[in-house]
Amino acid sequence: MNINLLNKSGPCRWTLKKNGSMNVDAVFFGDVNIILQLDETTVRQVRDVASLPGVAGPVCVMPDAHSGYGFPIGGVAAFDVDHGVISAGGVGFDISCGVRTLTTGLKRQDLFSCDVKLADALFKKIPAGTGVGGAIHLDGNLMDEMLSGGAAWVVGRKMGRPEDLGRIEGNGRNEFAAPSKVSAKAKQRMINQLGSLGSGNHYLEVQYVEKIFDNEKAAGFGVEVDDVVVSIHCGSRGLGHQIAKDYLPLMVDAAPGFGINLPSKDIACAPINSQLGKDYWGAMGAGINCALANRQVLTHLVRECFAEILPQADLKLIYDVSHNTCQKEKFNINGRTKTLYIHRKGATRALGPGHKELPDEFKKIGQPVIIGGSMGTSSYILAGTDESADLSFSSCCHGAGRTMSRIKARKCFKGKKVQKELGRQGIIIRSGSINGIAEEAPSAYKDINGIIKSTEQAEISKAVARLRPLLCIKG
DNA sequence: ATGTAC
Repeated sequence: MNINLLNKSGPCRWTLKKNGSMNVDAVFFGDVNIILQLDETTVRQVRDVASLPGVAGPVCVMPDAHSGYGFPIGGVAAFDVDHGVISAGGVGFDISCGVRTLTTGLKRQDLFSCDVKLADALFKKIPAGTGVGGAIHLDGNLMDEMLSGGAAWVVGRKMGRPEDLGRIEGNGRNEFAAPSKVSAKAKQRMINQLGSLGSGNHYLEVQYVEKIFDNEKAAGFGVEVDDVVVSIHCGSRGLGHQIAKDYLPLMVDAAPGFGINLPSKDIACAPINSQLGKDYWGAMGAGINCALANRQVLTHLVRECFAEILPQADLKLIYDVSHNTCQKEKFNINGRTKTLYIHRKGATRALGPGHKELPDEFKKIGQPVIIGGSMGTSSYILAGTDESADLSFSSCCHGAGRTMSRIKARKCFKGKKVQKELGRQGIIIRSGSINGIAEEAPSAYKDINGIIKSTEQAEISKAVARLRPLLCIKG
């Protein structure tokens, strides 16, 4: 974008003053290169979001931002509880897509003699790929129980440990979920998908801790150099997708009746206090629970797999955090505490130290913020900062962000070659889709290290540990 | 992201 339109408001922080139809400013986070590379569609989408009714405080744009459906991916927008809107496009199609990371109690050397065996066992055990069903069949009341109970329901069915729940955003359950607001079609699509990875950039990785940036916080999160960890990145599968598909046109059609002049039809939103807004809020909550339950079932499968191959392993959850949600949170605006609906689309909640929602063990150090890299590149564990509450509604980036479309990546790279090259780097890839590997080639993504650097310089999170992949299971 | 088109 044209950097001359922006005022530098701090390190890696740039303000676009409200103009035209915008109701609030927008703040872009990133170094000069990141800002210059932002395309016009993304900037237009940021303006569109800033033009919506009841938008409170600046629209925030993360260093990994790119254009999305209506809202930009990497966008954070807060809406006033009384006058604001909730947007299906502001949450996205993959409701509550997110990442969780577990420690294993193992060191990198423990895998030297059994890495291929572990990769094959995980690939056999973890359902992955488009349309691939999961481990659980949700008939009778089980679907609605899962949609109400999230990861807590899964743990109640003996697929997980009670202590897992304190390490999940919202204690593993969205309390506002309303399964009755989810269509029969959405539920039908999910009936055999719980406990499956899906495709695209979703993955399960066994990684090791390559570098520690903050010893005290790393100790608090339970990680040291050379520790083996497991990360799971996936979402709400067909259910979340269908919820978005169901509600987007309803919101577009209803907008004129609410007196909302949509800047783009893709942005689709409804007043928070309208029946449609409330219905979406309940359906989205059910979608959140579905994603939390999905990651919990997958965790159970991973634990079973390790128990077979490396029985000395003990898989403990560090944290599970989503990056496609809308959540009701309290923030200080102009000296007053306000309840806001925070949309984070491709942005991660990053609560600073002392926040009351954090488990006691994280109160001093801040929330673990798990940032998944692309296949074959680094992932990061960050910690939330105090500053982010005022700067970005306690949010930061979510990943690397693509530099080219999937179609272009398929033309540029050959899956087999990518797999071979990663193999030379000591990374074992297992996937049912050779085209999928080409689409996810590391060169199709931005440099994650640069994004983390900007995130840190902007003070919206602090780096704690860098993870390198050893094995990767992809859809 | 997605029963990669209804």
